[in-house]
Amino acid sequence: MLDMNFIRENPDKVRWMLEVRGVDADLDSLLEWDRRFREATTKVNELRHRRNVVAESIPRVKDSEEKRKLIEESREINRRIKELEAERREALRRRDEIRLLIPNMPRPSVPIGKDEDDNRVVREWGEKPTFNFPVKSHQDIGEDLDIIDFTRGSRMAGTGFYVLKGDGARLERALINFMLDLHKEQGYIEIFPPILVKPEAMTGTGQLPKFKDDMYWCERDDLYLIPTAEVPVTNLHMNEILSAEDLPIYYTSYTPCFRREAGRHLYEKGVIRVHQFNKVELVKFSLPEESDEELEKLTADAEEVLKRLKLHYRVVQLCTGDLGFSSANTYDLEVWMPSFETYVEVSSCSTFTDFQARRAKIRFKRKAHLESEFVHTLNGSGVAIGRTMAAILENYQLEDGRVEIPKVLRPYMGGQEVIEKPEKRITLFKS
RNA sequence: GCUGAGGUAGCUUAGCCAGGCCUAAAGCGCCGGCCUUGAGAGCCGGUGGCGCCUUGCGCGCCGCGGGGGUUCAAAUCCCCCCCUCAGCGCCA
Repeated sequence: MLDMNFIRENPDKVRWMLEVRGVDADLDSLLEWDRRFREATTKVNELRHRRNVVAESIPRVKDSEEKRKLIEESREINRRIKELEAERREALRRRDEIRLLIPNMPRPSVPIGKDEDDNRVVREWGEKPTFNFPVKSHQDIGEDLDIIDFTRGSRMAGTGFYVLKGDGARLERALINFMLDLHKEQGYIEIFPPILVKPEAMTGTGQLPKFKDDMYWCERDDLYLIPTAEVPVTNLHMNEILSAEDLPIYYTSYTPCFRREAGRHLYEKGVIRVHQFNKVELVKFSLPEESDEELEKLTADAEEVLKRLKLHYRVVQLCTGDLGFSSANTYDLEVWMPSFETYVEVSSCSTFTDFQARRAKIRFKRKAHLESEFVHTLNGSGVAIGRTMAAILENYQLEDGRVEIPKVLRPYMGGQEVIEKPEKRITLFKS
């Protein structure tokens, strides 16, 4: 959420932002409701003042006739306040209804552009692997090695769910542990948060109200399954005032993530777009003046995962038209997928400046006597597990169908070096 | 899930039963000033949000977990919800 004073004083900047993001929001109505809200606020304040003066004088008045008159006046004022107050609240409600749908202001470095074609490739690391045999997709590899079971996953939970088995499940677990250990080295504190959270938390990080349909909701308890650890970890400090000397704070968190992907086409088969996936997340709380630099460092920390796994990737800075709702600047990490012959996003590292902090009321003080200010929040995947596993299966595949295990993961898999076809497969009964 | 006790400013606490000089007191922390060679102590003042304009060392409103209600008047009385703690129940 943008600062109301900023919107009021810089309507042209906000209008420009909506333009370059390609977002349609009714800024004129917002400003009009704001004007009406402030007008009504002033009137209500004047009436309340009069009422307070009258109410205060009543116990001092001895004459009962005069007292009766004052009480009557007070009652009349209350009637008028009630009317005006209704107007005031309606104007505020309408104003903030629109304001909650206004996206964040991009940082100056963000390229102007319409869609993903205008994103800027910032850097590349490593080289595309070459194969002297026909490459297989991670779906086929997963099924051939009997480590990913799409059929049984969707049978019990529907499309968009899959089951990991044997070395597949172990590899997933190895990736989680490898990433968490790496991020601990990099100075992040590990968090294991609630996976279900209240609507306030979802509003704090910006998922609500705009993306309600993209999330799983438990109606009975009014709780939402988290779409990313960003939600519970950022809200760790909601409604708090932190000390400047504690900033920046670095957190890392492994959680499952749940996304309905409403109205979106799910890939026929595969782990790229699914309803449930695992992710290790990085979250930072920083001083406003340090957040741009912290984003660069956070991105580098996420990149380190891919470097150690020796996976070819590139870093892309999103243009204004492709930037997420709450983000002020985003770098996507995209890993090379041989079977797709393209890059797939495994991480999205963003700074939200004070946008989330204002919603979630995460503040800090530099000195006890100074005003509290909003912190800057940042986060990025470090990185998405399922997609990374897919990238490993494809990039590390061998001609004989086996898959080599990246060296850094071997200690997490009891020293195992390759994933082989299982000796035994659980098959259906055949007569 | 039940019962009880709680939630007050950056923090710690009083006020609540008996509604009204409550302008929410006090302490701590922090900032400024006085004093001092300097520091400390001491003393004085400041230290939440919003709105308004004559932008003044201004005026007003709001603010006591959140939301309603009663009343001329609510931190205080009533109702609903959230959270914390203790005990009981249930349970991986």
